[in-house]
Amino acid sequence: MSYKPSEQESKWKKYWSDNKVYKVTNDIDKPKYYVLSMFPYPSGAGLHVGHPLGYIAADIFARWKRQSGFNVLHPMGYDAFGLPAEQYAIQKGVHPAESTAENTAKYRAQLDNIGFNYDWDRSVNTSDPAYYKWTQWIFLEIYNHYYDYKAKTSKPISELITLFAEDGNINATASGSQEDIFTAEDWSAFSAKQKDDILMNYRLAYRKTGYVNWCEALGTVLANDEIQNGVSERGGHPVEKRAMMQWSFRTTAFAERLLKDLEEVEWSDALKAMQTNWIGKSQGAQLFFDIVDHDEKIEVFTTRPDTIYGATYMVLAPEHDLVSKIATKEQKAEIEEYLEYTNSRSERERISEVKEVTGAFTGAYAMNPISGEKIPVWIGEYVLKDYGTGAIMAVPSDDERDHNFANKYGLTITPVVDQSNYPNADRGDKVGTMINSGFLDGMKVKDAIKAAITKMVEMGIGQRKINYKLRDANFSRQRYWGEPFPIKYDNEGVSYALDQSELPLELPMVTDFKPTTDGNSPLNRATEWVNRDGYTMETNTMPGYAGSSWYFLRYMDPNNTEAFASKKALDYWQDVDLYIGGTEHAVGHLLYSRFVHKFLFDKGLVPTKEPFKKLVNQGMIQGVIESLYLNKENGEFYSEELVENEDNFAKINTHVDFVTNYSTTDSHLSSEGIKQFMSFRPDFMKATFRSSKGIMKNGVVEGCSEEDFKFVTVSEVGKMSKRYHNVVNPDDVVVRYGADCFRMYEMFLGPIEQSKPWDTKGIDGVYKFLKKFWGLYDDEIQGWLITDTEATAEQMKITHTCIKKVNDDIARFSFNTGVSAMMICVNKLRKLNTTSKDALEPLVRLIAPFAPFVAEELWHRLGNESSVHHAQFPIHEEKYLVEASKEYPICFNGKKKMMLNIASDLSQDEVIDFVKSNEDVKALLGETVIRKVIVVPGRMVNLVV
RNA sequence: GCCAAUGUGGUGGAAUUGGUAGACACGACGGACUCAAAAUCCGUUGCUAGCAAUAGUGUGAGGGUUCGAGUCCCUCCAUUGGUACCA
Repeated sequence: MSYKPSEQESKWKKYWSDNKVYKVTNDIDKPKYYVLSMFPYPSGAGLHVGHPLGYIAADIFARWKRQSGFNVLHPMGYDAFGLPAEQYAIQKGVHPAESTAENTAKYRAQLDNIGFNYDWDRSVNTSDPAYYKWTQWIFLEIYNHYYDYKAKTSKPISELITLFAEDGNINATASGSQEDIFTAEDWSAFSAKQKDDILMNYRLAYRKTGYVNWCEALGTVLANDEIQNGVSERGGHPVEKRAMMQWSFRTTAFAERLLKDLEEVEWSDALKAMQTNWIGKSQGAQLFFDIVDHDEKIEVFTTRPDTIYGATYMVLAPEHDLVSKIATKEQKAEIEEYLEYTNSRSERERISEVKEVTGAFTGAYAMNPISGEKIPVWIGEYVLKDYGTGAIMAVPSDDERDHNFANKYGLTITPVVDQSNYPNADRGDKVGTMINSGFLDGMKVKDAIKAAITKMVEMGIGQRKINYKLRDANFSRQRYWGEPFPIKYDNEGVSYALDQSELPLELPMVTDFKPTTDGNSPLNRATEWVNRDGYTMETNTMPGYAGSSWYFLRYMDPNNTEAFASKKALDYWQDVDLYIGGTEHAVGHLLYSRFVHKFLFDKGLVPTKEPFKKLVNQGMIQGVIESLYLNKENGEFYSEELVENEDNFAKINTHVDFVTNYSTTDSHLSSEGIKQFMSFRPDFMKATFRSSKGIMKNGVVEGCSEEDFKFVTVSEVGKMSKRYHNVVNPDDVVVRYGADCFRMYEMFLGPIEQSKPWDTKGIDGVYKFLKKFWGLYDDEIQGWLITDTEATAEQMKITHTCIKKVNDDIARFSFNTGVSAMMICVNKLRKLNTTSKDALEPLVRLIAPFAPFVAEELWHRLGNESSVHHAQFPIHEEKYLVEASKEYPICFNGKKKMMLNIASDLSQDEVIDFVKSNEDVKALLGETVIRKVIVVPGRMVNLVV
């Protein structure tokens, strides 16, 4: 019979499910292997063709490991809390719980369609109270601990309280932001609120003032991502910074361990570099500057204490606490105006602006503690509140941005490093000789850094310090659809943890998901839930990464009601051996997971320091984003060919379904497409669409016929996402070609790490391959072909070459070349009319991880009773691969000139003699003399002439 | 701006450790089968010149190291991801 994927696939899907073929037990006899794909956020758009790329790779790897004798854990679940569900609720009035349930069901069906070997009995959902009970439990554990930087471990906060009662905080070795020293007497005299505030300065999960992007018009907090050019992406409303009490994780306490333990994991150098740079360790000095006529000091961190004599002014972050205190009467108006400006700027805008720096003078002066000079104190947006101390000593001679700033505002620039011996050095490079710098004059920069710190310590104005770019992770969201904090407050505002017996603290039902008018979280609307027993509940919710920071542990023991996972399960499964997911999570998710995991390790709750041993980043399958140019001045749409200066235009995204010749250079909207666009974006119902062909207004075309009208759209490669309306559903591909073909095609597209735009151009080739593969075993006319005849040496060599290559390729995650090796093998065996079972049977087991359905069908037809997915994966036998001779390229100076057949058993010298004495080589050489011969065994021969 | 990745035929890509550039596939072209089409099968296909053998050239651009560079180093350009409340 012929290859019929649709019939065979539904049959085996049922068989696998009925027979629990993919059931995983905590089986201690076999070696374990844990393969994990980053779980998806179930968005309303459904799973798109980009998601399965990494899932298929993980699935193939997991199947290969199981067939190779491992007990493989390969689970899947849903990261189900998040912003999109909430926005959908605001727009459409559907409760997030409802839309999330719908979406997860849809995802499940789509995943099942692709034939993954998940044990669904182990699935998790972060928005399920049975799951988030443990997210809340972990939060409380973190809340109830502090970090002892001397012992380098997390310890119960109760121990710190005991210490305070006995000894105050003078000898505490706890990481934190507590600045004032207090005694045991002070401690016992403090009110409950004061004690709570002090403990917050030490807890690993704590509250502090943070800034959010508040959009008054939309009545909500916005992510940086939702802001474009300083206004909200939706509607273009103004956005301002607003201070609010925010929960944070004290990730900075773990900075050194997060950095150092990267050495232990098998991640790509690129990914480690990203994490390393994110943590951003730098060594330097902490310095204090006196302010003229004020008691306060300005604390700065600098990596260049050697340049202290060049510090001719200071810059504070606009949000710095001292700004309002030190600004003079004369400068107040200017400062306020400037603050208004920075308040409207996103952090990203503030950092990326390098050429055009801005600032304002506070009117106050500080004293340079070394040179003794009086220097002006400015504020400037390029200094960030959360980085370092939120203040810098500006050295315009040796820092690019300081230099631009000083030039713009006419501030003094004193050169302190002579770089004339280093013509290629940039401003700020740590090379050169100190000048104009008192006791540092004549020193090399590196020596001057050390000497300056020594001096500063002596003078008592500063000390050596290590600074991290890493900030404590903001853990609060003024949103509805997230885990509630298991925290309550009394009337004094003192925080209390809920008792474990009160967990899970379930999210209350509300119908309005917007924050209340004062900007407080939507949970404030659930007044009964908020006020209980004289206490007020915390109404912020946890961020998206709360649930995803530990889900990999829950899969080990997903239904445990006594613990997040049993010790037995944790001891068996240990950690994730292979983690596959996108680079977009390179810092966020991976860093938070590592933080939580390390905390649990400190508590002895997990057996390993790091959660993910090996990590592979799959590339993104991108979509093409199609948009229309909108003239900002007259509000009319312009076809691409009419646009000369892009700056005058905004890009309005359109659904790709309306676009003719989508994703080509000729992508455009026809008059019909424009009509679809107008009903898709009713706010543009009355808009005018100009193109070189004609004008379309109110749905009527002028200047040409309706058929001729053509409005060219802008095509850009980018994320495949609902927000860009360019999602391609894998189901459509599976219906047409089958899951096996879809799986192999996604693998065949290219290297797993590489991003590429989705297109189906080559899928026919993979489909043809599967038909040919099937045709080796079963022919439409001749029927079943497999015989017991002995395979020829040539046939066995082909099969075993392929087995070797596929094993190698899976092991190094090169799935595309694995598929191509199988194609080569099938083409060759077909040419030889191979029917021998010896040569063909191993190939069924070989293809099983890639094409599980067709493999299962053929496996059973070959007379096997159990599933091919538990059959031994083939291993090549060396005896079939030996070759007597090989074609060698003969190169002159590295350029290939001819081929020579050389016996494999010749020594290097024999090869040289053989080549030199060859008549064709002599003829090619003519008069030229061979100076040297290089033989690369198995590769090539190079004659240097 | 900063951090990271990527750039090879008309297209997706291969070349695993510095050793035959373009495997495998798509597309295109030519042919077989057919009344015809689809499907299938066979052949050609980096570019330039040539009837051809062949020669030259060729891995984003420019330089360098090497017997030999897609691969290593330097500078630059373009694209993509991240940039702390999208997940």
